[in-house]
This record gives sequence, C-alpha cells and structure tokens, in this order.
Amino acid sequence: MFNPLIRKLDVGGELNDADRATLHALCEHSRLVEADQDLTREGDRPESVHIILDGLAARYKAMPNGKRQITALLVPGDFCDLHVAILSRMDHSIVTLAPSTIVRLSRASVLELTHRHPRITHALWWSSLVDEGILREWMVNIGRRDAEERMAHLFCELLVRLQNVGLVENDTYAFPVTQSELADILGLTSVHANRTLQTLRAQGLIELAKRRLHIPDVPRLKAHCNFDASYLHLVPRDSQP
Amino acid sequence: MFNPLIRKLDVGGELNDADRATLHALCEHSRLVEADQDLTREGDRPESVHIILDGLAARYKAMPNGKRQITALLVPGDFCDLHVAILSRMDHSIVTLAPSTIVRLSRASVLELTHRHPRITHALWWSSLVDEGILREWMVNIGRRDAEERMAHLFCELLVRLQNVGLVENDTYAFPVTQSELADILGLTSVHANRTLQTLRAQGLIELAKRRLHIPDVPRLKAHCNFDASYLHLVPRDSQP
DNA sequence: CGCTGCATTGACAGGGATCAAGATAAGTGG
DNA sequence: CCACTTATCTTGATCCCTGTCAATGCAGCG
Repeated sequence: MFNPLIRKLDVGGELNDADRATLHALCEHSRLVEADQDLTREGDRPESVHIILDGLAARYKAMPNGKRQITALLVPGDFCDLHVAILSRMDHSIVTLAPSTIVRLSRASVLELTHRHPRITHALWWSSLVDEGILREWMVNIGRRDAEERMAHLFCELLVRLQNVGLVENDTYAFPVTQSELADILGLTSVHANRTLQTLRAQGLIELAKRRLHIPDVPRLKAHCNFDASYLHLVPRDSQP
Repeated sequence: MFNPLIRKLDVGGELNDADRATLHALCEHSRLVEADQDLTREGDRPESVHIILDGLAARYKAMPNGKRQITALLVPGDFCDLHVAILSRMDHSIVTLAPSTIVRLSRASVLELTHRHPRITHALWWSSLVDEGILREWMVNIGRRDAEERMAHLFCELLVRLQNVGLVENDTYAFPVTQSELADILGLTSVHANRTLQTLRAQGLIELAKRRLHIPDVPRLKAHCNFDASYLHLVPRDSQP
C-alpha cells in the first residue's frame, strides 16, 4: 500500500522493515478532512501532531489587519509539529487547502515512537531539519526574488518535493491552490499573483488548469529562477556516519 | 560570572545547579572572532556547533547574482545548529557581524551533552523551536509588512531577545549592524533601509548612533508595528507538564 | 592626512499594490 | 438538468513604495 510518509522518511534515514511496519501501523487511523479546515489555530495549546497522507495543507500566520502569510506548504508525507509539545502555545495555524487525509497522533504516541524507534526518530529529525531549510529558502524567495522568479521557484520546489513522494507524473502534479492562497504563499497580492501566473504561462514555462500544474520543460523553469534543490537535502543518503 | 546561554536556557527549561555547571564548563574554551568572519559556509560538511557568548552573528544565504538574504540574527546565548550533524551539507552560511566570543563544540560533545543531561536537552529543543518561530515571524515580516513596520518590528524583537539575556539597559542595546546588512535582514536595499531608518528617527521612534540603538518609547514603537512577542515564547515557564 | 568603507541624497524608473468591474467556473437547490 | 448563487479568476487604470544609479558627505584609521 502506498504511504508517502514511509517513502519520504526512507530517503532521510535508513529504515528497516520493522520501522516501516511501525509507520504503517501509525497511519491506520486516518481521517478525511475537507478543504479550508483549521487543524490547529494560533493560540491553541498543542495537543497532537499531524501527518498528512493525502491532500495539501498550509502553515500560516494571520495578521490583525487581515493580511496573512503562509509560511509552509505541507504535502503528503509531511509530519507537522513533531516537537510542538514542548511549547505551550501554537504561534501559527494550520489549515487544509484541499480535502486531505490526516493522521492525528497524541503526544503520548509520539513520545513512545521516538523512545522505541531510533531510526525513525533520526529520520524525523532529518525531516524537521529539511523543513527548516525550506523555511529559509522561502525567506530568500520572498526577500530577494521578484514575483516571477518567486513563483517559478515555488513550482520547482513542489515538483521536487512531490516527486520525492511519488506524486508527480509526467512533470505534472496536483496544485489545488487558489490564486489568493498562492499570493499568501509568495507575499504578493492575488491580482499580482494572477498576472505573474499569466506571464509564466505566456512564456510556456507552466501550464495550470483544473488544479493541475504541468511543467513542459523542467530545466528551463529551473533555469528561469536559478533553482538549486540542494536545500531540500534529498541527495543520495550517502555518508551518514 | 555572566553567561547568556545559561540565562536563556533557564527560561526555556528548568535547570538545576548541576545543569548550570555543565553549561558553564561547556563555555570555558571560547575564542574571540573578529567581525565579518564566516563561521560556516554553505556547502560545508557541518562538523561542529557554535554557541555565541558575546557579539552578533547572522545566518545568511547568498545568491549567484550577488544578492543575499540574512535569515536569522544570532545573539548571545544562541546555540546554532544543534542538530546540524544530521544533515551532510550546510545549506547556508553563518557570519559574525561584530567581534564575537564563540564556543565551538564538536559533534561528539553535543551528543554527550544530549545523552547525559535531559533537562538541558529539553531546553535546547525549546530553544530551537523558538528559533523556528522567529523564522516564521520574519517571513511574515518580509512578506506582509512595509519597510517601516518591518524595521520597527525587528528592533522590537531584538529588544525582547536581548532583554532576555540581560543585554538591554535603559531600553538601549548594542546594534553593530551596517545599513546594508540591515537591508539584507529586511529584504530591502541599503538605500531604502537608510531612508526608512531616517523616517523612524524623524518620528522619534528610535535613536541609533555609535552602533547603539535606543528606543525612547517602547510601547509606541511596538504599537507602530503591531508587535506581539508571543512568538518568542518567553512567557512564564508555567505549565510545562 | 589621505584612504576607504559607510551613510546620505537626489532623480528617476518600475515592480507591485489598490480599487473596481467583468468574465468564468463551480456548486446548489428545485 | 437548468437557473441561480457564490467563489475565483481576469483585466484595466492608477498610485506609490521600493529599487537603481550615481554622486557627495562623513568618519574611523593606518
């Protein structure tokens, strides 16, 4: 059975069959959540951890003036807030952007997991470090690239991340994101996101229709924004000592 | 003897005297590093962890076109890259912005530390979660605030963080940052950083001279940018179960 | 005392934001 | 299955925040 979590962690650590079985068991009790539902809200006392098995979710912070910034996209296989039990208050919210399959783990089961399964723990740490790296790259994206590069960069990143969990076919992947959500990801206005999207389309760099994104010429799109995937740390799991 | 690391971690965890002694011993072999020295460079294989005891450092990513974005400021007491040994390649660099006192720990000593001292480990996790929260807030800052609010927000954040380690006197703290570095922090140009700085000065919101920043009316500056410190998680270490 | 790196200014261009109105697409209920 | 409602997407006109380019001032320093 397909499980993006296992697939992902297998890249980051070196799991054995027992580990895979453990992870598989973890994911047994998933639930379907419709789009636009908050999984956690800023200010909440965090009680549980979420794994996203299918769909799409986002971390965001809303500002008093109504603006908001999405600080992370959570794709299948992403394990959110592994360690959040340490802090007593959520400083951001998580929302589903599409109908999603979610696993919720209690704090206790996470503790149990990390105590009993060192390789899984290692892989989870790896994964949270990668998330941090993505966060930094997004900051560079917003701070130092113009709208066109920013958007192209995002599409390249998602291509790689989704490829990593087997959700890309023929350089095409699901992208069920509203233009105004896209704007909140990139630090733009929805109007400008729309125009940027059209510019990319006009250049034949992307095709986006029916919530699916197709990249006709991946190297060209990567070149367009100077995309360098090394921050995703997905390279051969070589030299882990 | 004053030790910002101990002071900081004491907020995040609950240390006992033995823990404090351990941390104190850790910091015995510090070295003085002059300004503008890279402690780590993107692409390096990370071998050690840094603690900054005095001075100021920054995490940054440099782009091929010469632009760069600073993604974090490291102030005294900050423990950088606790877990970095898990990844095999640094995806960013760290540079001193001022002459600084730095402790370098080998990977082995970090492992030993985390294995032997659960409360310290807990505090270090807490600290790295706070760092992540700061990262997210910076993203909001760059993505959704204009230059003036951005800069004001940064100054408010530093006030709180430095207060936390006892480095603020009379609402004044050391700010040995070049305007072009400031620009790299905020995602602006140095020219515009200069102008923004002057706007803030003209409104009497800040006074910056001789590398020291004074905030005449803290509540007013906070109000100016809607500063809410809760993302720094410095509140009473209450309900940690 | 003349460097040399920073800070400061001015003029100007431009990327993105705003505001507001239509055009499409996607659901919904009958 | 169609009429209707509502969310999204598009587009145009206009403004302004921020970037660019380039020159000048200033201050620490060898």
